[in-house]
Amino acid sequence: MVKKETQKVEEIVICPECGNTHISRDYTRAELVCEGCGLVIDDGIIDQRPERRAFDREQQQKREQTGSPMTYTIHDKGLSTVIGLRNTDSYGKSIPNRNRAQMYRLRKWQKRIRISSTMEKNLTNALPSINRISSSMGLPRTVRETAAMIYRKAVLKKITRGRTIESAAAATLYAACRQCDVPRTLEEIANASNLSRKEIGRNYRAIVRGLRLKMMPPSPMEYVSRFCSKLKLNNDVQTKTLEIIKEATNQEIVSGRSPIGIAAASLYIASVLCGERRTQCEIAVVAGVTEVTIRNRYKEIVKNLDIEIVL
DNA sequence: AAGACGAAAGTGGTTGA
DNA sequence: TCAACAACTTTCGTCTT
Repeated sequence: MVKKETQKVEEIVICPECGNTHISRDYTRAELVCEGCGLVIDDGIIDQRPERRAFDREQQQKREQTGSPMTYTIHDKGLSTVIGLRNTDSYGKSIPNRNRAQMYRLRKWQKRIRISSTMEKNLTNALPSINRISSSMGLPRTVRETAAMIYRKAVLKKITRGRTIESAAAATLYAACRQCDVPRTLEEIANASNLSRKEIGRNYRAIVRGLRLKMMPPSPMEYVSRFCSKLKLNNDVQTKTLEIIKEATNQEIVSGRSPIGIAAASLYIASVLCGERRTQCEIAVVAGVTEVTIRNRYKEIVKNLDIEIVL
């Protein structure tokens, strides 16, 4: 039997960064996060949802809400003890034969624990890196959690071997951004982490392949609101850009091309059409592509969509 | 002088034999 | 595993506003 719980109507919030009205409320972390640009608008919101009361044991188990939220961004710093190889106890007395089997089992488990402790050591370095890069970029916590989870899996599969922790961390963060639909350009992560775009990209591909992550190419639309706000463009231009991208997608001139290039070119066209012109160079800097790419894409789009451009 | 344009050569990744 | 390839970048000279 399904009983619907009534919810209070939530007031509409607009993101100060990109003007987006798609704001998600994460009550377990008390955060108000813009789904468009990933900005954390408020990190102290109050849960206004109805109390979840339970009237019997079954309901209680279902509705249990206590306990701090689980997090992947903190590793366990537990100390581990080592069991020596000699068959003597701590006083140096020989261990009776009948207890040897037990000692053998203990050593076996000790080994297993040690494997996980090298992983913990790795995480001790990596997780602060992930946190540092993502907080300097203002990414929401959900992305960090995802990144930390991916990183753990990558370590277990030994994909991080032979890579620096910093670059592996940056790569998982890039992957996490895309999985959470808050895509950042490789360029942005490169700037925040002092690593080259090439290196992060290489590690990113290795991780995606190694973990068989299913990655969809991001839609050009995902970048528009952020680029617009960086260029101080108003909502009209943003709307126009999205229209152009939609049309371009229908005309199938999008596939195979970099979504960022499409977004940048559409933005350029929209800015000219709306009389809020930005130069190809300005947009190129913000989008992290060259003017040449913008030019090529924009020529194609203008040709295919029959748009008149007057410079 | 700044911005747009386009040619040409180089880079790094994907694909298919 | 390697060569062909498509997309993108870098660089640079020329044209336009």
